[in-house]
Amino acid sequence: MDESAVSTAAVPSTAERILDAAEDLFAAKGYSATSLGDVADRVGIRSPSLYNHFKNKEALYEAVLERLLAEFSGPLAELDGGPVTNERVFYWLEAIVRQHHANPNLARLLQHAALSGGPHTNELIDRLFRPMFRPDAKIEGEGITLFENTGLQPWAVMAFNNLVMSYVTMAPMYRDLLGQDPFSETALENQLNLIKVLLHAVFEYKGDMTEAP
Amino acid sequence: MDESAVSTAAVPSTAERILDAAEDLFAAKGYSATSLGDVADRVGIRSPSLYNHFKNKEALYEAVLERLLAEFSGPLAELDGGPVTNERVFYWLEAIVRQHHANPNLARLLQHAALSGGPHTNELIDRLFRPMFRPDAKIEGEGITLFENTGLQPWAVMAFNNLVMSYVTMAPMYRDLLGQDPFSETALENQLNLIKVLLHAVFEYKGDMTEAP
DNA sequence: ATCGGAGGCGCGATTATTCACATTGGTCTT
DNA sequence: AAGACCAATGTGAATAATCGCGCCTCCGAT
Repeated sequence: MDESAVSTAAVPSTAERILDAAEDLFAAKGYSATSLGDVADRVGIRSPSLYNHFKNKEALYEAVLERLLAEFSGPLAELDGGPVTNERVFYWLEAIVRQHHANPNLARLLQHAALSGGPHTNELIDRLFRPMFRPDAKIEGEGITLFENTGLQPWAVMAFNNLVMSYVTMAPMYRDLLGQDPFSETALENQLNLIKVLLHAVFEYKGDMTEAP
Repeated sequence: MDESAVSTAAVPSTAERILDAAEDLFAAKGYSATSLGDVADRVGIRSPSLYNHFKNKEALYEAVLERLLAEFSGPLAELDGGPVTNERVFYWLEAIVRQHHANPNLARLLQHAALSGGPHTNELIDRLFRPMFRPDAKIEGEGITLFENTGLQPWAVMAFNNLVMSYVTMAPMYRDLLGQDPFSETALENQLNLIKVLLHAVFEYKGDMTEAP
């Protein structure tokens, strides 16, 4: 009765293969610049056959988004509860970075959505980022009154998020410039080290930032 | 002979108005998703008339790029020569941030190019960023052996650049979340403060970063 | 009168989408 | 076991819209 008695990893269904292809293409070219013909070509079928699995282009896009959101929901929600310490924030960031490293498509898709809109953009943003800005999720360590009393905290969260996501979306630009594959294992370690340094530096920062520029 | 004897800001020529419209649209939707019909509509003419001013779509795109590069070449090249101190780096970053704030289109266009390619992408990247990674442009202050002896320095440059550019490209996402216009004057001050803090923090950071995660 | 610049028209390619149809696999009936 | 049935899934052809782009005409300012 099993699809395969040898391996537990079943052969992907056509719908899944369509999702895989569509995810890559939507992430690379955005919603409107992606043609269903391209998607079908990658799967190895004709474009009308796509309509046996998805109602239309927009429904396919929604399905891609849904799968990506589910994939990233775990690490993103992992900071709920407990004290927000330097260490915990870093491990949280590390998990997110590794997730984006393993699948860069969400960041790319999100960047396209932020730039050009596209269907369900507002809902997408809400579901991903609203939890990060809930008032009860404030960073309240010991040394870091830094952001709180200056109103910078949400912007700091935004900055670190940008740091992580733009590493993915800008990566192609740096492949040549840095002479290294941004998605290699050593590059990942480099990025993690850098984030760690920035985070430690910010957590330990005691300087005055009220002086006028 | 002058276009206007009354005001030094002459009424923009049709070619310039086409460039303005095309810049906005290319920046918002990317190269292939932008139609010449949309451009013509914004200008208020029919799309065939565009060909009286530009050879084809690609030439129009090149012209947009050229104008943007010229607009940003000033601040970007301003760090050449002299010691690279904390203060100088910050004022350099501040100039760039203000430039992107005044015209966000270059960052958006660059992000599209990084994600989807498009004509002349490699040349574009080279002309903008190659100078930032010239070996003679190393950051060699006093306190900051931080990046040099760990090989992180180019990645740090990349990170701060990402910070600046993704503020622009991700801005639409944060408009709702933060309840503030990211391009307002106070938001600009916020971003500058945050960058200042990060930069100071990194410059003053004396921690150990050789420990294994 | 000349000529740059705008519009009208239309070709060929590509797009998303629909439809009629062929083929498959499995299930139910006999 | 054999044949009838059906749902799932593929195909090619066709449609309407939109795209980039070239050709030609005409108008208005110099």
